[in-house]
Amino acid sequence: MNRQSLKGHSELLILAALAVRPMHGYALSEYLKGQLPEFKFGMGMIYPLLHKLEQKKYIKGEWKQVLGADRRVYSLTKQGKKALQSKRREWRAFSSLITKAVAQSS
Amino acid sequence: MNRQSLKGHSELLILAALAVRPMHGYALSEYLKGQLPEFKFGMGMIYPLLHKLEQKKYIKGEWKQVLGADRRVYSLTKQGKKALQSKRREWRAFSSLITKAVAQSS
DNA sequence: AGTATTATATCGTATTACGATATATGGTGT
DNA sequence: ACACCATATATCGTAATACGATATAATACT
Repeated sequence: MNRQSLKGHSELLILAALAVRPMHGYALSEYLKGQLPEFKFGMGMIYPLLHKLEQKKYIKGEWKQVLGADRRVYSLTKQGKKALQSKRREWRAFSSLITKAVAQSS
Repeated sequence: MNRQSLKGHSELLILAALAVRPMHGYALSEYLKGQLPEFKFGMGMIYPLLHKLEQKKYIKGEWKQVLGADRRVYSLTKQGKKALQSKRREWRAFSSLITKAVAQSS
């Protein structure tokens, strides 16, 4: 899949994933790779996005003991849940627009 | 609509528009604004993209007299038609993946 | 002990959308 | 004739973003 096609939608994917369950960065990457094997979701994308989402207060990270090791586990805030709903709506509007625009006339 | 959400899909939109009918840059911009008022499609995006698509041989530009003025009219090449079909397929695959990934479980 | 996997983090680069700007021409109004 | 505006082509710079590369360290496996 195109390197660029994900652009602008990765925040939505991360919020949707964290809505399923709180996760730390590495687990999130594995989860997304499992859900969408067509994309990369390397650490170079995940961590900066998590930090950005935390700055925006959409998620909050907490150091927790997971299997005997310190892991930074991220979960949605109230604002994050709202943002997710709004981004979901935006996605649906966007995708239906593009689908209509590229629909084959013949 | 988000500034970035279009990323990676503008080539598809331009190819789809030129499949409807050959157009010059300005007319293409007006056409796309009419189809998708939510986005900008300023000249700073259209012309570089047209040049890029011409370099890729997906479209070809020809100087033509349109209403008494020289206009650079672009039309799809054979390769461009193939590329459009492939990009259409990619879009459908991409959008169904994302839609599935962000589907509300509750 | 040594290697692989897990895990967090940052940097640099390429791509892309898009605003700003330059420039020129045709049409319309006065 | 002149001003003004819409049309038209083009380029530049900037910001946002995905992502590869790299650094570092702890845990698990052999």
